[in-house]
Amino acid sequence: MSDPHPATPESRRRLPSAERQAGIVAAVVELAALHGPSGITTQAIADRLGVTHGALFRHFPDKQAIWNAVFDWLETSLGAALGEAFREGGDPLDTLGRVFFAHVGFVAAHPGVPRILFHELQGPAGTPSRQRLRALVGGYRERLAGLFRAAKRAGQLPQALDEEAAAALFLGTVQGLVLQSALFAGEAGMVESARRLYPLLLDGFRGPAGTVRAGD
Amino acid sequence: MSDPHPATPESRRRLPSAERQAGIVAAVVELAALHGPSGITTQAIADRLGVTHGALFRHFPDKQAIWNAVFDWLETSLGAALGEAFREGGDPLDTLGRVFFAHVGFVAAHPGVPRILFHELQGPAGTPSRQRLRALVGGYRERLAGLFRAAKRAGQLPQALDEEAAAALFLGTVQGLVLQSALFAGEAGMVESARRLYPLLLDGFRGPAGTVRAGD
DNA sequence: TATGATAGTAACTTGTTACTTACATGACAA
DNA sequence: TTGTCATGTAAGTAACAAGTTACTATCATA
Repeated sequence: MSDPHPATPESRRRLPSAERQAGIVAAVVELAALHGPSGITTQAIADRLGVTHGALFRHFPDKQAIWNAVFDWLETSLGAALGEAFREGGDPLDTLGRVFFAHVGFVAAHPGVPRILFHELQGPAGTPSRQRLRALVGGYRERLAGLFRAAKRAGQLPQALDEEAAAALFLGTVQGLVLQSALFAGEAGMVESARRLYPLLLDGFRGPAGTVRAGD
Repeated sequence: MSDPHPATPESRRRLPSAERQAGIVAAVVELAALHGPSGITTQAIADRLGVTHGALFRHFPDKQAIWNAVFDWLETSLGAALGEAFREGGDPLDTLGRVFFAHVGFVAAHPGVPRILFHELQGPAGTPSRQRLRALVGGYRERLAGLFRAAKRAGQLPQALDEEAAAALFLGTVQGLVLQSALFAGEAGMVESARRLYPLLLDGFRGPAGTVRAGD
Protein backbone atom coordinates (compact mmCIF):
# COMPACT_ATOMS: atom_id res chain seq x y z
CA MET A 1 0.00 0.00 0.00
CA SER A 2 2.57 2.58 1.07
CA ASP A 3 5.14 1.89 -1.56
CA PRO A 4 6.34 5.26 -2.75
CA HIS A 5 8.21 5.37 -6.04
CA PRO A 6 10.96 2.79 -5.40
CA ALA A 7 11.77 2.89 -9.08
CA THR A 8 12.66 6.59 -9.03
CA PRO A 9 15.61 7.10 -6.70
CA GLU A 10 15.57 10.87 -6.84
CA SER A 11 12.11 12.21 -7.25
CA ARG A 12 12.03 15.93 -7.59
CA ARG A 13 8.69 17.15 -6.44
CA ARG A 14 7.74 19.30 -9.38
CA LEU A 15 8.08 17.77 -12.82
CA PRO A 16 7.26 19.06 -16.28
CA SER A 17 4.06 17.53 -17.52
CA ALA A 18 5.64 15.28 -20.13
CA GLU A 19 7.87 13.62 -17.57
CA ARG A 20 5.08 13.29 -15.08
CA GLN A 21 2.91 11.66 -17.70
CA ALA A 22 5.62 9.15 -18.48
CA GLY A 23 5.99 8.44 -14.77
CA ILE A 24 2.29 7.85 -14.44
CA VAL A 25 2.31 5.38 -17.32
CA ALA A 26 5.28 3.54 -15.83
CA ALA A 27 3.56 3.43 -12.44
CA VAL A 28 0.49 1.86 -14.03
CA VAL A 29 2.53 -0.87 -15.69
CA GLU A 30 4.39 -1.59 -12.46
CA LEU A 31 1.21 -1.64 -10.40
CA ALA A 32 -0.36 -4.03 -12.87
CA ALA A 33 2.51 -6.42 -12.26
CA LEU A 34 2.42 -6.02 -8.48
CA HIS A 35 -1.25 -5.98 -7.60
CA GLY A 36 -3.13 -6.64 -10.82
CA PRO A 37 -5.00 -4.14 -12.93
CA SER A 38 -7.97 -3.98 -10.58
CA GLY A 39 -5.57 -2.65 -7.95
CA ILE A 40 -4.71 0.31 -10.10
CA THR A 41 -6.70 3.08 -8.49
CA THR A 42 -5.84 6.67 -9.13
CA GLN A 43 -4.91 6.88 -5.47
CA ALA A 44 -2.49 3.96 -5.81
CA ILE A 45 -0.80 5.58 -8.79
CA ALA A 46 -0.39 8.82 -6.88
CA ASP A 47 1.00 7.02 -3.82
CA ARG A 48 3.54 5.24 -5.95
CA LEU A 49 4.73 8.53 -7.41
CA GLY A 50 4.84 10.17 -4.02
CA VAL A 51 2.29 12.72 -5.05
CA THR A 52 -1.25 13.47 -4.05
CA HIS A 53 -4.21 12.11 -5.84
CA GLY A 54 -5.30 15.40 -7.32
CA ALA A 55 -1.94 15.96 -9.01
CA LEU A 56 -2.71 13.27 -11.58
CA PHE A 57 -5.54 15.31 -12.97
CA ARG A 58 -3.15 18.12 -13.81
CA HIS A 59 -1.74 15.82 -16.48
CA PHE A 60 -4.63 13.68 -17.63
CA PRO A 61 -8.27 14.75 -17.84
CA ASP A 62 -9.55 11.43 -16.52
CA LYS A 63 -8.55 7.85 -15.89
CA GLN A 64 -9.45 6.67 -19.36
CA ALA A 65 -6.87 9.09 -20.73
CA ILE A 66 -4.28 7.40 -18.53
CA TRP A 67 -5.23 4.02 -19.97
CA ASN A 68 -4.97 5.46 -23.45
CA ALA A 69 -1.46 6.65 -22.70
CA VAL A 70 -0.59 3.21 -21.38
CA PHE A 71 -1.75 1.73 -24.68
CA ASP A 72 0.32 4.26 -26.55
CA TRP A 73 3.35 3.15 -24.61
CA LEU A 74 2.51 -0.50 -25.24
CA GLU A 75 2.14 -0.08 -28.99
CA THR A 76 5.38 1.82 -29.22
CA SER A 77 7.59 -0.36 -27.08
CA LEU A 78 6.20 -3.76 -28.03
CA GLY A 79 6.11 -2.67 -31.63
CA ALA A 80 9.77 -1.64 -31.39
CA ALA A 81 10.86 -4.90 -29.78
CA LEU A 82 9.04 -7.09 -32.28
CA GLY A 83 9.77 -4.85 -35.24
CA GLU A 84 13.46 -5.16 -34.61
CA ALA A 85 13.22 -8.94 -34.47
CA PHE A 86 11.28 -8.97 -37.72
CA ARG A 87 13.68 -6.68 -39.48
CA GLU A 88 17.01 -8.17 -38.50
CA GLY A 89 17.27 -10.41 -41.53
CA GLY A 90 18.38 -14.00 -41.90
CA ASP A 91 16.16 -16.70 -43.30
CA PRO A 92 12.46 -16.84 -42.37
CA LEU A 93 12.79 -19.55 -39.74
CA ASP A 94 15.59 -17.67 -38.00
CA THR A 95 13.40 -14.62 -37.95
CA LEU A 96 10.52 -16.62 -36.56
CA GLY A 97 12.61 -17.83 -33.66
CA ARG A 98 13.88 -14.33 -32.96
CA VAL A 99 10.36 -12.97 -32.90
CA PHE A 100 9.22 -15.73 -30.57
CA PHE A 101 11.93 -15.07 -28.03
CA ALA A 102 11.65 -11.31 -28.39
CA HIS A 103 7.98 -11.57 -27.56
CA VAL A 104 8.57 -13.87 -24.61
CA GLY A 105 11.40 -11.66 -23.40
CA PHE A 106 9.27 -8.58 -23.57
CA VAL A 107 6.46 -9.94 -21.45
CA ALA A 108 8.95 -11.46 -19.02
CA ALA A 109 10.53 -8.03 -18.64
CA HIS A 110 7.16 -6.30 -18.27
CA PRO A 111 4.94 -8.69 -16.36
CA GLY A 112 2.27 -6.03 -16.04
CA VAL A 113 1.62 -6.00 -19.77
CA PRO A 114 -0.24 -9.28 -20.12
CA ARG A 115 -2.27 -8.44 -17.04
CA ILE A 116 -3.36 -5.22 -18.66
CA LEU A 117 -4.26 -7.00 -21.86
CA PHE A 118 -6.24 -9.73 -20.13
CA HIS A 119 -7.99 -7.06 -18.17
CA GLU A 120 -8.93 -5.25 -21.34
CA LEU A 121 -10.29 -8.47 -22.83
CA GLN A 122 -12.89 -8.76 -20.13
CA GLY A 123 -14.86 -5.65 -20.72
CA PRO A 124 -17.53 -5.32 -23.41
CA ALA A 125 -16.33 -5.93 -26.93
CA GLY A 126 -16.81 -2.57 -28.58
CA THR A 127 -14.56 -0.26 -26.57
CA PRO A 128 -11.86 1.79 -28.33
CA SER A 129 -9.09 0.16 -26.29
CA ARG A 130 -10.39 -3.18 -27.34
CA GLN A 131 -10.26 -2.18 -30.99
CA ARG A 132 -6.70 -0.96 -30.63
CA LEU A 133 -5.73 -4.23 -29.04
CA ARG A 134 -7.47 -6.11 -31.81
CA ALA A 135 -5.60 -4.12 -34.43
CA LEU A 136 -2.32 -4.72 -32.63
CA VAL A 137 -2.75 -8.48 -32.39
CA GLY A 138 -4.30 -8.69 -35.84
CA GLY A 139 -1.35 -6.90 -37.40
CA TYR A 140 1.04 -9.15 -35.57
CA ARG A 141 -0.78 -12.20 -36.85
CA GLU A 142 -0.59 -10.85 -40.38
CA ARG A 143 3.16 -10.36 -40.15
CA LEU A 144 3.54 -13.86 -38.82
CA ALA A 145 1.46 -15.29 -41.65
CA GLY A 146 3.72 -13.40 -44.07
CA LEU A 147 6.73 -14.96 -42.44
CA PHE A 148 5.23 -18.42 -42.86
CA ARG A 149 4.55 -17.70 -46.52
CA ALA A 150 8.15 -16.65 -46.97
CA ALA A 151 9.35 -19.81 -45.26
CA LYS A 152 7.20 -21.90 -47.61
CA ARG A 153 8.62 -20.07 -50.60
CA ALA A 154 12.13 -20.68 -49.33
CA GLY A 155 11.37 -24.37 -48.92
CA GLN A 156 11.86 -24.23 -45.17
CA LEU A 157 8.30 -25.24 -44.40
CA PRO A 158 5.94 -27.57 -46.28
CA GLN A 159 3.63 -26.11 -48.90
CA ALA A 160 0.65 -27.68 -47.19
CA LEU A 161 1.11 -25.60 -44.02
CA ASP A 162 -1.99 -23.61 -43.03
CA GLU A 163 -0.41 -20.20 -42.46
CA GLU A 164 -3.21 -18.69 -40.44
CA ALA A 165 -3.47 -21.69 -38.19
CA ALA A 166 0.29 -21.58 -37.76
CA ALA A 167 0.17 -17.91 -36.78
CA ALA A 168 -2.63 -18.62 -34.33
CA LEU A 169 -0.68 -21.49 -32.83
CA PHE A 170 2.40 -19.33 -32.51
CA LEU A 171 0.49 -16.61 -30.67
CA GLY A 172 -1.40 -19.13 -28.59
CA THR A 173 1.82 -20.68 -27.44
CA VAL A 174 3.12 -17.38 -26.15
CA GLN A 175 -0.18 -16.57 -24.48
CA GLY A 176 -0.31 -19.98 -22.91
CA LEU A 177 3.20 -19.50 -21.59
CA VAL A 178 2.17 -16.24 -20.01
CA LEU A 179 -0.82 -17.76 -18.30
CA GLN A 180 1.00 -20.76 -16.99
CA SER A 181 3.88 -18.72 -15.69
CA ALA A 182 1.37 -16.46 -13.94
CA LEU A 183 -0.11 -19.54 -12.34
CA PHE A 184 3.04 -21.49 -11.52
CA ALA A 185 6.64 -20.48 -11.79
CA GLY A 186 6.24 -16.74 -11.99
CA GLU A 187 7.76 -14.78 -14.79
CA ALA A 188 11.24 -16.09 -14.01
CA GLY A 189 10.55 -19.54 -15.44
CA MET A 190 8.99 -18.19 -18.57
CA VAL A 191 12.03 -17.89 -20.77
CA GLU A 192 13.21 -21.34 -19.73
CA SER A 193 9.79 -22.85 -20.52
CA ALA A 194 9.83 -21.06 -23.85
CA ARG A 195 13.13 -22.71 -24.73
CA ARG A 196 11.67 -26.14 -24.09
CA LEU A 197 8.46 -25.44 -25.97
CA TYR A 198 9.83 -23.83 -29.08
CA PRO A 199 11.27 -26.99 -30.68
CA LEU A 200 7.89 -28.68 -30.39
CA LEU A 201 6.22 -25.69 -31.97
CA LEU A 202 8.69 -25.73 -34.81
CA ASP A 203 8.08 -29.41 -35.45
CA GLY A 204 4.40 -28.62 -35.61
CA PHE A 205 5.11 -26.14 -38.39
CA ARG A 206 7.38 -28.52 -40.24
CA GLY A 207 4.59 -31.00 -40.51
CA PRO A 208 4.21 -34.77 -40.53
CA ALA A 209 7.06 -35.61 -42.86
CA GLY A 210 9.76 -33.43 -41.40
CA THR A 211 11.41 -33.93 -44.74
CA VAL A 212 11.79 -30.41 -46.02
CA ARG A 213 14.72 -29.39 -43.92
CA ALA A 214 17.29 -31.89 -45.11
CA GLY A 215 20.39 -30.17 -43.83
CA ASP A 216 19.45 -30.18 -40.17
CA MET B 1 -28.58 -3.54 -17.37
CA SER B 2 -32.24 -4.42 -16.77
CA ASP B 3 -32.07 -7.97 -17.99
CA PRO B 4 -34.10 -9.99 -15.57
CA HIS B 5 -33.64 -13.74 -15.60
CA PRO B 6 -34.08 -14.47 -19.31
CA ALA B 7 -32.72 -17.93 -18.71
CA THR B 8 -35.52 -18.87 -16.32
CA PRO B 9 -38.80 -18.64 -18.19
CA GLU B 10 -40.95 -19.29 -15.14
CA SER B 11 -39.41 -17.78 -12.07
CA ARG B 12 -41.32 -18.55 -8.95
CA ARG B 13 -40.59 -15.87 -6.44
CA ARG B 14 -39.70 -18.04 -3.49
CA LEU B 15 -37.16 -20.76 -4.03
CA PRO B 16 -35.59 -23.23 -1.63
CA SER B 17 -32.09 -22.17 -0.73
CA ALA B 18 -30.33 -24.91 -2.71
CA GLU B 19 -32.08 -23.91 -5.92
CA ARG B 20 -31.48 -20.24 -5.31
CA GLN B 21 -27.81 -20.89 -4.73
CA ALA B 22 -27.58 -22.78 -8.00
CA GLY B 23 -29.36 -19.91 -9.73
CA ILE B 24 -26.92 -17.43 -8.28
CA VAL B 25 -23.96 -19.44 -9.51
CA ALA B 26 -25.49 -19.72 -12.97
CA ALA B 27 -26.16 -15.99 -13.01
CA VAL B 28 -22.54 -15.27 -12.16
CA VAL B 29 -21.28 -17.46 -15.02
CA GLU B 30 -23.71 -15.83 -17.44
CA LEU B 31 -22.85 -12.33 -16.31
CA ALA B 32 -19.17 -13.11 -16.70
CA ALA B 33 -19.84 -13.97 -20.33
CA LEU B 34 -22.02 -10.94 -20.95
CA HIS B 35 -20.30 -8.11 -19.15
CA GLY B 36 -17.06 -9.52 -17.80
CA PRO B 37 -16.29 -10.47 -14.23
CA SER B 38 -15.81 -6.89 -13.10
CA GLY B 39 -19.44 -6.26 -14.03
CA ILE B 40 -20.62 -8.87 -11.56
CA THR B 41 -21.90 -6.79 -8.70
CA THR B 42 -24.21 -8.28 -6.13
CA GLN B 43 -26.82 -5.89 -7.47
CA ALA B 44 -26.37 -7.19 -11.02
CA ILE B 45 -26.76 -10.77 -9.85
CA ALA B 46 -29.91 -9.88 -7.97
CA ASP B 47 -31.33 -8.01 -10.98
CA ARG B 48 -30.71 -10.95 -13.22
CA LEU B 49 -32.57 -13.24 -10.86
CA GLY B 50 -35.41 -10.77 -10.46
CA VAL B 51 -34.76 -10.45 -6.77
CA THR B 52 -33.53 -7.70 -4.49
CA HIS B 53 -29.95 -7.24 -3.46
CA GLY B 54 -30.47 -8.29 0.12
CA ALA B 55 -31.99 -11.63 -0.85
CA LEU B 56 -28.59 -12.93 -1.95
CA PHE B 57 -27.33 -12.71 1.60
CA ARG B 58 -29.98 -15.16 2.74
CA HIS B 59 -28.06 -17.79 0.81
CA PHE B 60 -24.44 -16.74 1.02
CA PRO B 61 -22.73 -14.95 3.90
CA ASP B 62 -20.75 -12.67 1.59
CA LYS B 63 -19.59 -12.27 -1.97
CA GLN B 64 -16.50 -14.40 -1.53
CA ALA B 65 -18.76 -17.31 -0.64
CA ILE B 66 -20.52 -16.82 -3.96
CA TRP B 67 -17.19 -17.01 -5.78
CA ASN B 68 -16.34 -20.16 -3.85
CA ALA B 69 -19.58 -21.74 -5.00
CA VAL B 70 -18.77 -20.76 -8.57
CA PHE B 71 -15.44 -22.53 -8.26
CA ASP B 72 -17.18 -25.59 -6.85
CA TRP B 73 -19.39 -25.65 -9.91
CA LEU B 74 -16.40 -25.20 -12.19
CA GLU B 75 -14.41 -28.03 -10.66
CA THR B 76 -17.38 -30.34 -10.84
CA SER B 77 -18.54 -29.64 -14.35
CA LEU B 78 -15.20 -29.16 -16.05
CA GLY B 79 -13.86 -32.14 -14.16
CA ALA B 80 -16.80 -34.20 -15.41
CA ALA B 81 -16.36 -33.12 -19.03
CA LEU B 82 -12.64 -33.79 -19.11
CA GLY B 83 -12.81 -36.88 -16.92
CA GLU B 84 -15.19 -38.49 -19.36
CA ALA B 85 -12.87 -37.76 -22.26
CA PHE B 86 -9.94 -39.20 -20.35
CA ARG B 87 -11.79 -42.35 -19.36
CA GLU B 88 -13.43 -43.30 -22.62
CA GLY B 89 -10.63 -45.57 -23.75
CA GLY B 90 -9.00 -46.03 -27.11
CA ASP B 91 -5.30 -45.52 -27.69
CA PRO B 92 -3.49 -42.60 -26.04
CA LEU B 93 -3.51 -40.34 -29.08
CA ASP B 94 -7.23 -40.84 -29.57
CA THR B 95 -7.76 -39.90 -25.96
CA LEU B 96 -5.60 -36.84 -26.36
CA GLY B 97 -7.71 -35.59 -29.25
CA ARG B 98 -10.91 -36.23 -27.34
CA VAL B 99 -9.61 -34.29 -24.35
CA PHE B 100 -8.56 -31.40 -26.55
CA PHE B 101 -11.95 -31.05 -28.17
CA ALA B 102 -13.80 -31.67 -24.92
CA HIS B 103 -11.88 -28.80 -23.36
CA VAL B 104 -12.49 -26.50 -26.30
CA GLY B 105 -16.15 -27.48 -26.41
CA PHE B 106 -16.59 -26.75 -22.73
CA VAL B 107 -15.22 -23.23 -22.87
CA ALA B 108 -17.13 -22.57 -26.09
CA ALA B 109 -20.32 -23.61 -24.29
CA HIS B 110 -19.50 -21.57 -21.19
CA PRO B 111 -17.76 -18.41 -22.38
CA GLY B 112 -17.91 -16.95 -18.92
CA VAL B 113 -15.54 -19.56 -17.54
CA PRO B 114 -12.28 -18.34 -19.07
CA ARG B 115 -13.19 -14.80 -18.11
CA ILE B 116 -13.58 -15.86 -14.51
CA LEU B 117 -10.26 -17.69 -14.60
CA PHE B 118 -8.38 -14.80 -16.17
CA HIS B 119 -9.94 -12.53 -13.60
CA GLU B 120 -8.76 -14.78 -10.82
CA LEU B 121 -5.24 -14.78 -12.25
CA GLN B 122 -4.94 -11.06 -11.79
CA GLY B 123 -5.27 -10.78 -8.07
CA PRO B 124 -2.42 -11.41 -5.65
CA ALA B 125 -0.90 -14.86 -5.86
CA GLY B 126 -1.72 -16.31 -2.47
CA THR B 127 -5.51 -16.33 -2.38
CA PRO B 128 -7.41 -19.56 -1.75
CA SER B 129 -9.21 -19.34 -5.09
CA ARG B 130 -5.88 -18.98 -6.77
CA GLN B 131 -4.59 -22.11 -5.08
CA ARG B 132 -7.67 -24.04 -6.12
CA LEU B 133 -7.16 -22.93 -9.69
CA ARG B 134 -3.53 -23.86 -9.52
CA ALA B 135 -4.41 -27.32 -8.25
CA LEU B 136 -7.00 -27.72 -10.98
CA VAL B 137 -4.66 -26.79 -13.80
CA GLY B 138 -1.74 -28.62 -12.21
CA GLY B 139 -3.72 -31.83 -11.95
CA TYR B 140 -4.83 -31.47 -15.54
CA ARG B 141 -1.24 -31.02 -16.65
CA GLU B 142 -0.24 -34.13 -14.74
CA ARG B 143 -2.91 -36.20 -16.42
CA LEU B 144 -1.79 -34.90 -19.80
CA ALA B 145 1.81 -35.76 -19.05
CA GLY B 146 0.67 -39.26 -18.12
CA LEU B 147 -1.11 -39.52 -21.43
CA PHE B 148 2.06 -38.53 -23.26
CA ARG B 149 4.03 -41.13 -21.34
CA ALA B 150 1.47 -43.75 -22.33
CA ALA B 151 1.70 -42.68 -25.95
CA LYS B 152 5.46 -43.01 -25.82
CA ARG B 153 5.17 -46.48 -24.33
CA ALA B 154 2.71 -47.44 -27.05
CA GLY B 155 5.14 -46.20 -29.69
CA GLN B 156 2.74 -43.52 -30.84
CA LEU B 157 5.07 -40.68 -29.94
CA PRO B 158 8.86 -40.48 -30.01
CA GLN B 159 10.84 -41.42 -26.90
CA ALA B 160 12.61 -38.09 -27.01
CA LEU B 161 9.41 -36.09 -26.44
CA ASP B 162 9.56 -33.73 -23.45
CA GLU B 163 6.30 -34.67 -21.73
CA GLU B 164 6.00 -31.61 -19.57
CA ALA B 165 6.71 -29.27 -22.43
CA ALA B 166 4.17 -31.15 -24.48
CA ALA B 167 1.54 -30.78 -21.76
CA ALA B 168 2.32 -27.08 -21.45
CA LEU B 169 2.03 -26.64 -25.21
CA PHE B 170 -1.28 -28.49 -25.23
CA LEU B 171 -2.72 -26.26 -22.53
CA GLY B 172 -1.22 -23.17 -24.06
CA THR B 173 -2.86 -23.93 -27.36
CA VAL B 174 -6.29 -24.09 -25.76
CA GLN B 175 -5.68 -20.92 -23.78
CA GLY B 176 -4.44 -19.15 -26.85
CA LEU B 177 -7.55 -20.22 -28.72
CA VAL B 178 -9.69 -18.79 -25.98
CA LEU B 179 -7.91 -15.46 -26.04
CA GLN B 180 -7.96 -15.09 -29.78
CA SER B 181 -11.60 -16.02 -30.04
CA ALA B 182 -12.36 -13.46 -27.34
CA LEU B 183 -10.55 -10.92 -29.44
CA PHE B 184 -11.74 -11.85 -32.90
CA ALA B 185 -14.35 -14.30 -33.99
CA GLY B 186 -16.17 -14.71 -30.71
CA GLU B 187 -16.76 -18.10 -29.23
CA ALA B 188 -18.49 -19.35 -32.37
CA GLY B 189 -15.28 -19.64 -34.36
CA MET B 190 -13.42 -21.38 -31.59
CA VAL B 191 -14.26 -24.96 -32.40
CA GLU B 192 -13.50 -24.37 -36.07
CA SER B 193 -10.13 -22.80 -35.23
CA ALA B 194 -9.41 -25.70 -32.94
CA ARG B 195 -9.96 -28.14 -35.79
CA ARG B 196 -7.40 -26.32 -37.92
CA LEU B 197 -4.86 -26.03 -35.12
CA TYR B 198 -4.97 -29.53 -33.75
CA PRO B 199 -3.09 -31.24 -36.61
CA LEU B 200 -0.21 -28.83 -36.22
CA LEU B 201 -0.11 -29.47 -32.51
CA LEU B 202 -0.06 -33.19 -33.12
CA ASP B 203 2.83 -32.88 -35.56
CA GLY B 204 4.68 -30.96 -32.89
CA PHE B 205 4.30 -33.88 -30.54
CA ARG B 206 5.31 -36.40 -33.17
CA GLY B 207 8.62 -34.66 -33.57
CA PRO B 208 11.05 -33.94 -36.38
CA ALA B 209 11.08 -37.38 -37.99
CA GLY B 210 7.41 -38.12 -38.04
CA THR B 211 8.53 -41.69 -38.42
CA VAL B 212 7.02 -43.35 -35.41
CA ARG B 213 3.53 -43.69 -36.67
CA ALA B 214 4.12 -45.98 -39.60
CA GLY B 215 0.53 -47.04 -40.18
CA ASP B 216 -0.79 -43.59 -40.84
C1' DT C 1 -56.06 -22.93 11.27
C1' DA C 2 -52.36 -21.32 13.99
C1' DT C 3 -47.34 -21.31 14.22
C1' DG C 4 -42.51 -21.29 13.40
C1' DA C 5 -39.12 -21.21 10.02
C1' DT C 6 -37.60 -19.74 5.53
C1' DA C 7 -37.28 -16.46 1.73
C1' DG C 8 -37.80 -11.83 0.26
C1' DT C 9 -38.03 -6.46 0.65
C1' DA C 10 -36.79 -1.64 1.53
C1' DA C 11 -33.99 1.31 3.43
C1' DC C 12 -30.36 2.02 5.71
C1' DT C 13 -24.67 2.26 6.97
C1' DT C 14 -19.97 2.11 5.73
C1' DG C 15 -16.22 2.26 2.78
C1' DT C 16 -14.14 3.19 -1.77
C1' DT C 17 -13.42 5.44 -6.18
C1' DA C 18 -13.15 8.97 -9.61
C1' DC C 19 -13.14 13.54 -10.01
C1' DT C 20 -13.43 18.80 -8.36
C1' DT C 21 -12.36 23.07 -6.10
C1' DA C 22 -9.93 26.59 -3.55
C1' DC C 23 -5.66 27.60 -2.18
C1' DA C 24 -0.25 27.27 -1.98
C1' DT C 25 4.42 27.26 -3.99
C1' DG C 26 8.45 26.63 -6.72
C1' DA C 27 10.73 27.95 -11.11
C1' DC C 28 11.53 30.81 -14.73
C1' DA C 29 11.40 35.35 -17.58
C1' DA C 30 11.32 40.12 -17.80
C1' DT D 1 13.23 41.17 -7.71
C1' DT D 2 8.97 40.29 -8.86
C1' DG D 3 4.94 38.62 -11.34
C1' DT D 4 3.04 34.71 -13.46
C1' DC D 5 1.86 30.28 -14.45
C1' DA D 6 2.48 25.40 -14.25
C1' DT D 7 2.54 22.03 -10.79
C1' DG D 8 1.13 20.45 -6.37
C1' DT D 9 -1.89 20.10 -1.94
C1' DA D 10 -5.94 19.51 1.16
C1' DA D 11 -10.32 18.86 1.56
C1' DG D 12 -14.07 18.29 -0.33
C1' DT D 13 -18.50 15.75 -3.50
C1' DA D 14 -21.25 12.32 -5.93
C1' DA D 15 -21.84 7.75 -7.28
C1' DC D 16 -21.62 3.14 -6.34
C1' DA D 17 -20.57 -1.31 -3.96
C1' DA D 18 -21.06 -4.58 -0.11
C1' DG D 19 -23.23 -5.81 3.72
C1' DT D 20 -26.88 -5.02 7.71
C1' DT D 21 -31.30 -4.43 9.84
C1' DA D 22 -36.16 -4.31 10.70
C1' DC D 23 -39.99 -5.70 8.77
C1' DT D 24 -43.20 -8.73 5.61
C1' DA D 25 -44.95 -12.66 2.96
C1' DT D 26 -45.19 -17.48 2.11
C1' DC D 27 -44.84 -22.31 3.03
C1' DA D 28 -45.08 -26.75 5.77
C1' DT D 29 -47.07 -28.93 9.18
C1' DA D 30 -49.05 -30.07 13.67
